Amino acid sequence: MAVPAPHNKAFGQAFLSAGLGVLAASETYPLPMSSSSWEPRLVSPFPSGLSTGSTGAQAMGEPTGQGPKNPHVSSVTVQLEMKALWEEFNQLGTEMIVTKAGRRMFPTFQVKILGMDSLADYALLMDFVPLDDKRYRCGGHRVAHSSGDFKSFVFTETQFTAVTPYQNHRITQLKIASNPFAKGFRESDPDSWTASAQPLPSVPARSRSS
Amino acid sequence: MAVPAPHNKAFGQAFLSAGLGVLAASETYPLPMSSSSWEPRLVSPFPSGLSTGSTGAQAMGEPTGQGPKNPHVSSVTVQLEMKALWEEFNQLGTEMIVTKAGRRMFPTFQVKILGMDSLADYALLMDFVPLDDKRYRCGGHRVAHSSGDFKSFVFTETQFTAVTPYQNHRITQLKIASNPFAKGFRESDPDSWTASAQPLPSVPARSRSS
DNA sequence: AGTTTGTCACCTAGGTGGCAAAGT
DNA sequence: ACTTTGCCACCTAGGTGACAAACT
Repeated sequence: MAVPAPHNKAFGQAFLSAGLGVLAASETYPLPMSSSSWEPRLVSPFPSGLSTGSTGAQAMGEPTGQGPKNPHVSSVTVQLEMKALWEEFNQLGTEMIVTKAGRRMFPTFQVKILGMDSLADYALLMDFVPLDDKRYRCGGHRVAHSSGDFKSFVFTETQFTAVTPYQNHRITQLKIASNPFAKGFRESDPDSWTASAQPLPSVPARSRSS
Repeated sequence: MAVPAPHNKAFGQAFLSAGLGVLAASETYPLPMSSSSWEPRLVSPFPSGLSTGSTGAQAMGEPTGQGPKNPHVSSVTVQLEMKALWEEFNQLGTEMIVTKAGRRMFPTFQVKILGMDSLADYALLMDFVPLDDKRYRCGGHRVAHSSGDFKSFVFTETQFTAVTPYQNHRITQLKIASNPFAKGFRESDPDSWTASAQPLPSVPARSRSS
């Protein structure tokens, strides 16, 4: 499904995947028990590279590594919300725009956490896993924990490429079609974008103030 | 400046004052060094009573109690932002609406913190001090600290009465005049509200959808 | 007697992609 | 070659007080 890059513009790249960790800890994070969403802002410079690697992580809900020994943690399961939408993007090759001021992700990384003990305290961590072996400028400060009280989940459907302008017009159209904030751009036929790289039909500059 | 209560409605009352504490602690709260604002939501039931007491706390920026021994804390000064606006409200008797879902304060409790050591870690606390001796249902869980590492500031200008509907129309008009979110109500002459308790000039039900 | 809920018009705040121009 | 900035129209989200009705 190779689509020609419509603009001859930026191509800063980095295939990443969003992951979630759960561990028992001494600190309390008041969170809704049913569903939680993270809205990290994607800030440039973002870890970038050019290779198109892919993780070997298991599919949704499957923890990496051996099971934790702490029963409060071992019983926890995490489900990705909007899984169908994530997969739809992933089939086209999800792109996320990064800006200096920071940019929301869309789709949003939102999960449902099941199997928690309502009397226990948990700590939740969310991070980005670089899919290539390029330098990861943002971090390396992973918290060290005993293997018994930690359980992490990787969702390969959420992998994406960090870009400045969009590269694939079908991604743009899918964002416009599925993101409520981009409703204002829902007019033209989505199919007219898949083959050609023509500029927009020159919307005739609607009434401006003054 | 006694103004008759225009509605014969609620009068759930409680005179409070917002305060700010600063203490050196082991935890880091990433905050802008220059100015910070708190947006606690005022939730009913709110500590209520009927007496119109007043605190004996010092004016703005003056810490209560003896000075702390920790130099990182003793050098700290706190300034109330929008002091003139707070005083304007306070002269009329500030009212804050409380609702079950929680309601923003206006004016916002916003302060500028000066004299912090950029290398040290601080913890900031903000709470409400009841001005009457009625039961304070929300709390009593004040953190105990050694007297040396704590410094608290009380701003008497920020005292207010918790209400469900507004009691003083001049407060309502001042909120409308000064809160950007209430711009939609800026039309009528403010002075026409000070004396009478007449209902609104019956805005003739502007065009409704359907 | 007081609170809660709902609806209303109007506003702020800020998230969308597009585009052109300037910056690096 | 790529990033940043600024502007645009259009949208979501939610903060305002007013008011009426229902609730407790």
